[in-house]
Amino acid sequence: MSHNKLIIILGPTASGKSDLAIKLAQKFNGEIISADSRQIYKEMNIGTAKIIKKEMSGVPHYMIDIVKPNQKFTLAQFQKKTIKIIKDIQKRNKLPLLVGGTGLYIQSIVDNLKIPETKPDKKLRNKLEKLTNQELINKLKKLDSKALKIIDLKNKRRLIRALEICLLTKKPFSEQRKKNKSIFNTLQIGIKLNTKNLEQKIIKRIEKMIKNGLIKENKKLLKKYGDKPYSMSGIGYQEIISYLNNKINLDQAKELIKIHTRQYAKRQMTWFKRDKTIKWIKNYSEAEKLIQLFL
RNA sequence: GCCGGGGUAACUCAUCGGUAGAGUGCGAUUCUGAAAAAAUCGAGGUAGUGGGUUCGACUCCCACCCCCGGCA
Repeated sequence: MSHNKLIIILGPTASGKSDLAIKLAQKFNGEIISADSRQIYKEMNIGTAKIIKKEMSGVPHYMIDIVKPNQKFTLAQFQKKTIKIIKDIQKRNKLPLLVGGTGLYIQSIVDNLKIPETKPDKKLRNKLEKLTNQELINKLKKLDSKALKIIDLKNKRRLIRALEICLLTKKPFSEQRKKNKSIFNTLQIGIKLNTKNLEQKIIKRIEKMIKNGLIKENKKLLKKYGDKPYSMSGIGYQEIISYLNNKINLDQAKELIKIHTRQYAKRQMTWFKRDKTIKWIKNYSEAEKLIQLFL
């Protein structure tokens, strides 16, 4: 059966995506691709709630442990690699399941985003960082006045990226940000939990992380990479680092992890809410039915 | 009991004669090579209690209650 079907399993952090995905993969002869911007990093296992070998139950997993914590990783890299992997899985007549909580990463696959062909240029960014938003807007106006209408003019990061694209490609930013034709036939399944339920899962997960050695993992990473790498800013790392630096006590660190995780989950839901094609489910059997219909 | 510091938004604190602001949290939103990031908007306060001075008090005065530190 030659096909280009792709199943997406998404939802907020701690909602049980991995468990569901494993079961579905076993049922439908599937393989799993992670869409998680933090599980990309090697050696960051406990804090990112990365699945362990044993839990994979023999189901192949991809896009986990891709780069070292002190290396950069970006959306475009994710997109390129992931598309290749999905195609390969399909070629072998298996069902690809893209599973994760990083909305933009998922969208880059589902909508086949055409990402402007310019790598981040750190030097240029640092230079532009020193300017005010108004100065950046003035510059951008000269290079690409249309861009002013499509980006958030109060968001410096967006202004800088738009300028970076104009300057390095010599073409207007506003003409480079598009959606290509979809590659895959997708079914998006979202796990929906009520707030209370999710909150409890989050608390449980944090306790488990501490028990499983989150502090030790942080110490190891700190020793090896320091606290500068971007990867060390993730939830479960920045807070424990503050604790290890005696800025806060362990209870405060745990409380902060809880708050940050809850906020993150909410942001994820805000993102997913916009996509009306997502089918929201409450349990495994609903997911199974949807997939059966889809295939 | 005495001396000092304090009681202002859910929390930590600004304001100190013309009825209050910030950061954090909370709610909503945006999102194309940093996305566990970044940005925007919003809801929250009869200023410990009671009295007095004043045209006017969160701000000055008095009493009381509570918290923190020191002395006893």
